[in-house]
Amino acid sequence: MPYRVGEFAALTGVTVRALQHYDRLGLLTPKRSDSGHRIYVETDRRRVRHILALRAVGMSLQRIGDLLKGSASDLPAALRAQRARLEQSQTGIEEALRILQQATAPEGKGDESLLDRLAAVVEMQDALESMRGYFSDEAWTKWGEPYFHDWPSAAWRALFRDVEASLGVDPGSERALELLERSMALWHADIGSDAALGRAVREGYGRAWQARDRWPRELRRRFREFKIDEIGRFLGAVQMASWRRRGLVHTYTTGFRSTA
Amino acid sequence: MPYRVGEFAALTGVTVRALQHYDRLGLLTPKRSDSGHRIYVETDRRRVRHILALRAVGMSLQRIGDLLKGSASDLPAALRAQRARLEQSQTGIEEALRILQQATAPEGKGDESLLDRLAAVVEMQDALESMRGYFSDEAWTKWGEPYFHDWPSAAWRALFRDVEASLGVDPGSERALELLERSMALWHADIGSDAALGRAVREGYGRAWQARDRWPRELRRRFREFKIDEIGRFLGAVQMASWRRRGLVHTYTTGFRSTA
DNA sequence: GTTGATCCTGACGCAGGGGCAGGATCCACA
DNA sequence: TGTGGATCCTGCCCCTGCGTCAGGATCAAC
Repeated sequence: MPYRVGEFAALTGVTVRALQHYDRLGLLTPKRSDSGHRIYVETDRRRVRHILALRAVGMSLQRIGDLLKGSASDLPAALRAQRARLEQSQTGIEEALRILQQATAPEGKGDESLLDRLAAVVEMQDALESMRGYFSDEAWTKWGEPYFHDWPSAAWRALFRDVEASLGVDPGSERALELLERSMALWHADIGSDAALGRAVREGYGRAWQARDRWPRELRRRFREFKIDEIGRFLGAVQMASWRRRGLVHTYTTGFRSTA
Repeated sequence: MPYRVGEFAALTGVTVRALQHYDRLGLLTPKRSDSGHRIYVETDRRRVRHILALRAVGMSLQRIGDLLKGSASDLPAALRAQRARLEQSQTGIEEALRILQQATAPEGKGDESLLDRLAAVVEMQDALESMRGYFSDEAWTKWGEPYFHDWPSAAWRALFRDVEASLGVDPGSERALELLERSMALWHADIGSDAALGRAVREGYGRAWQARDRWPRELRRRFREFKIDEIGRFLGAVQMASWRRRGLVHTYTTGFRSTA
């Protein structure tokens, strides 16, 4: 029982134009009559059901063609890959929804327009996304994301301000030591007692800091608020002075590298 | 401080080609130098941040243009609409993932190929989707979806077969009454004692049945397995005979309409 | 033979740009 | 003042998955 395109289209629920399209792409090439009209037969129905099935899970016609033309031996792999693609676009949509939710949250609407709020949230998400690459997955979920989300926290911010005000102070002084101890207390409050996590976070931070000239603008802007380089150098010197006083290091070049 | 396209592109993270595209679409039309080169100024940065923000939540450049050109008074509405669109495509992706999951589930792989399994699942989902429109939301979630998913259940299937075998029997006979009571027991097992739900389900089923010639093929194929019309008419006649025997109705035309 | 329905191919359009080509400009240096 | 390399301009074709004509050929029935 041969069908002409119109019949076959009505039969399968596909439009005539789509069938012609599949023909041109080589997805489904029916026989032709002497005058060139397409002639679909019973086996083509199974073929079109396969095409529709793969299309329904979001596969491109290109890949569908490759799958149906070649052997179907790697079909399971193709389906797994398709699942991965779908999950990826799913997280993309979820992120867009989070952005919308955050931007339209009713808090603090007064000082800037909705568009500016939205832009700020988007740039923040970009910044977070680009930072994630520098950290191990565990370090990021346990520390990076909640930490960077509104970096720096009020406590760190206060500490940075105080350190900046004391940059000229002797690293061996009482005041300097106090600042160092405040920073270590904050670090412990963030990380807890997990030594491996602390190491992972430090490594991630190091990698991120190395690449700080490739950061997105929003992130650079945030870090420009404080003289992070000098703060890090100062706290490093204080640490060093403390170690030396306790006889743990002997020269300036042993066991210590500036954070910058 | 005016910028040329290259600078501005580097500054904003947008490609030169995209900036030219936005210009042509009227999204961001910078000034031009005498020779025709684009000259971006400080205020254009805010504009491009707005464009990127709206694009990041998936809005089309067309709508972005309409929003930025007209007043921003309906921006909240546009964002709500965008959220709805995102949620819609989210459910689409979720459905595709469900399809993939069902088709690649390890059960019963032997009798048909993976592609045929996938096609069957897709067609089933289409059928369910088209049925949902006939039912109220509550009736669908509480009854329609679990019921149609593998319609008919084994118990109904057995009942239908038995009714078909007894279509010639006297509607007032013992055997006919037994079949009617089985059907009412099954109905109660499905619906429970919620009278409003039962009414909603009956209405939805009625609407669906009215439009049964527009059903997708898969659904029609399933229903063709039994002579639903005659089964419904027969059970209706049995019900009627039972009522008449108990003196609840007096004529053939009172208070009863065939299900068909 | 005619006529209305169906079918063919090819071109253009959609969104959001990427890539390339051919030509014009700009900027610094000699 | 010239010149060379970097930058910029426009326009065209490419991608996906078809929809939508347009102009012409073919089919099926009377």
